[in-house]
Amino acid sequence: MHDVAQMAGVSQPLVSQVIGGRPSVRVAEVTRQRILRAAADLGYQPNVVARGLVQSRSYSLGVIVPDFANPFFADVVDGVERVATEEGYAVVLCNGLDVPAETHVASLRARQIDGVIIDAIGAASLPGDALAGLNVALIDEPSDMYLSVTSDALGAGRLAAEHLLGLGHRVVGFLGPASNYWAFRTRERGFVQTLRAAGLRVASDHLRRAPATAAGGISAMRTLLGQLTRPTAVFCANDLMALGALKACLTARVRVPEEMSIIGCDDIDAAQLVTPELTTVQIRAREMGARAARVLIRRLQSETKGTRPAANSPLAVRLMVRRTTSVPRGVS
Amino acid sequence: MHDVAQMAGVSQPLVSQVIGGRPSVRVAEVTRQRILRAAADLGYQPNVVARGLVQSRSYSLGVIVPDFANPFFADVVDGVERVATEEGYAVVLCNGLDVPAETHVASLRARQIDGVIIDAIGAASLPGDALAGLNVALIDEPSDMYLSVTSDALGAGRLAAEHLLGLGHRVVGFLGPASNYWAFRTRERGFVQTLRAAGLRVASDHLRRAPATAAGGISAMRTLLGQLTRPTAVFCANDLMALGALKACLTARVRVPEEMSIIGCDDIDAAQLVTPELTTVQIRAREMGARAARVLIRRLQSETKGTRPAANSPLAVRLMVRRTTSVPRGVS
DNA sequence: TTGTAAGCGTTATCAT
DNA sequence: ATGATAACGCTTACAA
Repeated sequence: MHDVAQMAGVSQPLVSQVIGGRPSVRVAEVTRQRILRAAADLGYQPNVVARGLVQSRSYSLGVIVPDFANPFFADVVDGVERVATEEGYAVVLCNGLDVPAETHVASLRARQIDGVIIDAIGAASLPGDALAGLNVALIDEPSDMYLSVTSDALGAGRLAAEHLLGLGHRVVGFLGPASNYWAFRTRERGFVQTLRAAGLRVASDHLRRAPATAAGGISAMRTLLGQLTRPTAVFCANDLMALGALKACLTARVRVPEEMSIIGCDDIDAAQLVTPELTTVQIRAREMGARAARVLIRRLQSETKGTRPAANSPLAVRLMVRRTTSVPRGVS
Repeated sequence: MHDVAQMAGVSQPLVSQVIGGRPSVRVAEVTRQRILRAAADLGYQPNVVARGLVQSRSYSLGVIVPDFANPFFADVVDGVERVATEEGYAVVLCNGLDVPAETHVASLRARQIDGVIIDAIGAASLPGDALAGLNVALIDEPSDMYLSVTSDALGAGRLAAEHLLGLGHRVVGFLGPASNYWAFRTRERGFVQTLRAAGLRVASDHLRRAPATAAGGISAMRTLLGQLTRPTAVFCANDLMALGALKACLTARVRVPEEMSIIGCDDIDAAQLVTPELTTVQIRAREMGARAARVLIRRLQSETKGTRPAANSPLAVRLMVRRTTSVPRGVS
């Protein structure tokens, strides 16, 4: 910048004004052009780090997700990245689990991150002050301390239950993780509540806890199939589990959907790649990420203004009826 | 840091020595303890940005990939992230395509990124000076200017061909993108060369170009199935295409593997979730990412020392025989 | 409209 | 062994 100033024959702060400057264009047009040309000639690139130091901003956002192997989170990150890039923010990625989330937060904080987006980590269970003073947006974890973007998880469970009930199922199961992640618990609640309203419940044998992964789905479904009585349909907490469950059924030569209906949640790409294609409840992962980035950036820009987290209505979900669900065997 | 110094009754630079300090322990043990305690009491967190400003380092790495929707790249990034975190580096993510790669590079450069890892963007086709002066590691793109980590793509194609030949296939097809991405082209080359060595070739009708996505695989396979003569087996440039091809076959009631053998490349998780499970050549994506991060960081630490990119032997690939390949129909 | 001076939180180089 | 002092590249009053 110093060189540019010299070349343009002006002072260095003036260059700063022109280059990074606010629209408070208090610079003669001629000078402005001269500076811009000099900058171009010299191939000058502003140093965002230095700018960040004086402004105490880094123009970057952190994202913390638990598991990249789950395409759902990859999509969330993708959404965040798109919006962030568009708005001039860089995205610093933290993949959870192995490293405790607080460590990630500390690292982001040290880098003067402007804001953090957290998905499925259970921000509530972090040590109280881990997030203190940070601008954070939570995904699928309602909060009155932080910004948050949620999906209609209750509706997702309800939709799944209604779909199964509508097909005539009366003995249904649920496969889900023991996790405290809000979305999983709420999907389950919506599902169970809707069944209850119809006078049904999930027998304890038909409620299997397993990690929300394909492997978890496989093992949960295997257990289920090994039991004396089986449900005619199961709802899985997410698509990975559902895909695993489907796999387990096909491996065990249990026909889907004739002998076992399966419905998942998320609508990841793979849901349409398996045969039969997976019926599922669509959660718009990319859109969730994008929204989170948007509300967070908006907050950053309006700064200390409205401190009240604007209530975002939950993102609508949608039933995608495909081929893994049908009327139960024996019902015409 | 100033506060810590005051609290410990020493000068601020001394605190710097003790906290970020090299093992050049030129500080009295007593003082050292006093400083460390003060830091802990004050909950002091070093400001990496400020440190970066004076050292012209940011302790972060950029990663540029073309498509997050492809689990392969998610895995690569995962590998990078693990190693980077371990070594104290943050990972700044850039998802390609929409935004030209040069824009991403510029943004990373402005943030004083210490190094960049680029996968499948075709770094060679970037404007000459886009990467000038940057520490870069390329994934699956051999280069004598930059560090690079490759897989044995030629071997991957060869393995696929040998497998198919071994099963007795004589009329085989290839589905791949028109892309210039080294890995795709090289897999194709290895495949074709091996066939040629066996006196076979891929008929031009049986060589379908389509995007390396599931949708691409579906449409390519559809075209293939619509033709007068069909191959008895196809090799797909990656698993996403193979999964799409499989889908297209099953949809068209073409039995796999009896009427059509399919072999993919990558071994993404989804390969084991479909039925029948996909035969494929495993490329260790996570390991590639991890390696790239390691060589890049090693370079950063040894600085201007050895400028010669140490030759890394290509990462071995491995044939995963599963259920989408078998002897062609009509062959006992 | 432009230049001057101060300072952001560090590290690095010296004297002391 | 410790502490001034000068950067690092930039923004931001404020003075000219």
